[in-house]
Amino acid sequence: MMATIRDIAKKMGLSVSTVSRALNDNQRISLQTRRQVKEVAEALGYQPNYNARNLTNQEANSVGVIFPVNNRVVDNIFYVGLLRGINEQLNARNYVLAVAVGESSDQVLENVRSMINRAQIKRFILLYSHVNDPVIDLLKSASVEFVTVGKPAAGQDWLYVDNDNVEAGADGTRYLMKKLHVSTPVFAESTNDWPYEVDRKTGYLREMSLAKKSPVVFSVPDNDDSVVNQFIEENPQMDGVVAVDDYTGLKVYHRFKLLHPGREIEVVGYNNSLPNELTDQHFHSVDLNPNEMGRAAVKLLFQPETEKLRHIIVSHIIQKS
Amino acid sequence: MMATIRDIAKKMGLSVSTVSRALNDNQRISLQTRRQVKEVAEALGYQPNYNARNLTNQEANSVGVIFPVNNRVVDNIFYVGLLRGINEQLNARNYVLAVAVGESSDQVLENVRSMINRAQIKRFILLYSHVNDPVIDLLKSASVEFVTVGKPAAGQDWLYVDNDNVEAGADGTRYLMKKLHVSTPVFAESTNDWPYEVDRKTGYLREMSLAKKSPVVFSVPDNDDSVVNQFIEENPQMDGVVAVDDYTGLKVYHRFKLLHPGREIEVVGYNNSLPNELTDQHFHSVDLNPNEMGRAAVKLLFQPETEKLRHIIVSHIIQKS
DNA sequence: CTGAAAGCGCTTACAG
DNA sequence: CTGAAAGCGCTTACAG
Repeated sequence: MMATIRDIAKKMGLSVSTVSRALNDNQRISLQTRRQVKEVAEALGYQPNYNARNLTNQEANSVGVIFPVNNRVVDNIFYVGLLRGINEQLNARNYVLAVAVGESSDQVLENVRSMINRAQIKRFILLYSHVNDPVIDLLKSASVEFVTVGKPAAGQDWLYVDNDNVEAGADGTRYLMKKLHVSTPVFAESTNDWPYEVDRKTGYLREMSLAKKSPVVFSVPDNDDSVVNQFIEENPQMDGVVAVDDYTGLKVYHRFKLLHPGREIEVVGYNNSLPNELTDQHFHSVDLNPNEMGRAAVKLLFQPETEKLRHIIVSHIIQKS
Repeated sequence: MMATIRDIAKKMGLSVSTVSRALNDNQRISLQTRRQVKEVAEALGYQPNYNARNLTNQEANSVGVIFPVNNRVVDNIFYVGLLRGINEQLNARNYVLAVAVGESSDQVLENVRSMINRAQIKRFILLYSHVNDPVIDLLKSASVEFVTVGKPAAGQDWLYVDNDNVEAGADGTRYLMKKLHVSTPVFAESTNDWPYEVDRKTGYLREMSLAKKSPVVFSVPDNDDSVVNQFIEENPQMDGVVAVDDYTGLKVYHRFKLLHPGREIEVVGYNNSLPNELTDQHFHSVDLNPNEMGRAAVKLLFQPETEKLRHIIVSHIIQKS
C-alpha cells in the first residue's frame, strides 16, 4: 500500500541503499541523484516507516514527557502550554511526543522504564524538578538524555529550562511601584517552599531595599480566610500585592475587596493562568511563557555536540489584565 | 545488551518461533513450555522490542491523543485529568500515549497525518468533539479507529464518551433545592453555546418545572461586570445559582458577595476545577470525573469484536467544597 | 558515486 | 507440539 524505498528504487533503477542515502542527504550520493530521488519520493507519496527506522537505529524517534505525580490542579494550565511548545519543536524534527503520567510514583517509574527498555526512547523532558526524584535516578542510570522544567536543587546539575524568578519577582514589584504607583507593595507567599517562590521573594526584597521601603511578607494559608482578613485589617496602608502565583493573588484581592468595598488595590500574580471571567483591570499577571519553555527544552535536548548549553532561561512578560 | 527472544531460545534449546509463541500465549505451545519460557524470560530481564514488533505487525502500539486547537485555558485542567485516565489504561495494555497538539488546525492535521502514515498509529482519542472537524474527516478517510470526548453533533455518529449533562444540570439544581434549601435557583450560562451548556440548562429547566418554580436564566458576558451587577440587583430573591461552569459560578459568587456582604448564596458549578484557595463552603462543584472518562475512552477503543458499545456515559459526582 | 548483503528483533504461514 | 524460513522497511559497513 504505502510506498517504500524499495518502490522508489525499482522505479528509478537504483538500489535501495542509494535511495536510502539520497533521502538522508548523504554526501556520497550525487546532488542530482538526491534531487531526483526526492522528486520521485514526493510523487509516490513516500512516507518513511518510523518503526522500521527505529528498529535499525536502535532508538525511537520519540521524546518521553513526564508529568509530576502529585501536581496541583493549578499547574495543569501550565503543562498544556509546555506540551504545545514541546510538540511544535518535536514535529519540526519528525519526532513524536510520548506522555508518561500516573497516580503514583511507581506507576510513572514503570511507565518510564518501559519507554526506555521496550520503546527505546532515549530522550526525556520532565515537566517539573523535584529533589530526590526516583525518576531522575532511573534516567541517569539508563544513561539517557533529559531536561527538567525548573532548575535542579543546589548541588545537583543537569540540563534544564527555567525563568529567572528573582528577576520576575523584582519586575512584578517594580511594575507595581513604577507603573501603578503603588507605595507599599506586600509580598504574599503560599505555605509551600518551592524554589520559584523563594526566588520571587528574593526579587521582591531586593527591589524594596533599593526603593528604601520596608518589605512586608505575608504567608497565605490554604484554608483559613480569617488569617487573610486579619492581615488585611492590620495593614491598612497596603495598596498593592505581589503574589507568588495567580491563585494566591486572586484570593487576597477578593478578601480585600470584601473588607474595603470602596478602595482599589493592584495585584501582580504569576502564570497568567486565570480566565478573564475572574479578573479585572486591577489584576495583573507575569506570563512565564510556557510555550517558549517547552520549545527551549527540546532545543536543549537536541543541541549539537558542538554547543554545550547547560540550561536556557526563558524571559517572562507582565500582562495587563 | 538487552535480551532478545533469540537469547531465550538459545538458552533453552528452542527455536525463536516457539519462544515468540510461548510469550504470546499461543495455545499451540504446551502449557509447560510456555511457563518455562516465561520464567527464563523473566530471569534474563527480557523486554520485548516494540519497534520490531510494530514493524512486523504493521501497527504501532500507540494511541494518538489529539488536543483541540483553540482550547480555553479553563479546560486545561480537565485535559490533564483525561490524560491520566487514558494513560492508566494504555499502560495496562502495553500501549504508549502519543500526543498531537498544535497552534493551528493545519499543524494538528499534519501531526495526525504523520502519526497515521509514518508511525502507523491506528487508534485515536480526541479530547473534544467539534462539528465539521477536518481531523475527523482525516481519521475517517484513513479508516482508523477513534473516540471523542463529548458526543457528536446531531446527525453524526461515532464512538464517544460523555457525561449525562442533562442529568448533571438537574442534579445540580436539585442539590441546591433539596440539600441546601435554596428556594429559587438561577441558571448562569456563558455566551457560548456548547452542547454541554445546552444540556445542563435543559436539566435545570426540567427540575424547576417539576418543582413548579419559575426558571431564571442569566447569560454572563465575558468582560462586563456591570451586567452581572445589574442582574444581581434586579433579582434580590436569588439565593442560589447553577452555573454552567466553575468560572462562571465563581464570578457570580464574588459579584454577589460584593453587593451583599452580609448575605450568603449557594453556588453549584461544573468541573471541580478550582483550587481551594479560591472557594469556600458555599461553593460546590459537579465533578465530571475526567479520569474515568479517559479510562472509558480507552475501553471503547479496545473493545473486543463481540461487544459493540457505541458510547460510554460516565457518572458525575457533586463535591462539597 | 553506487550496489549487494547483512542485520535490527520480532511474527506467522507453511511444513512436519 | 515445534522449527526453518520469509518478511516487515529501513540503515550502513564493506566492496568496488
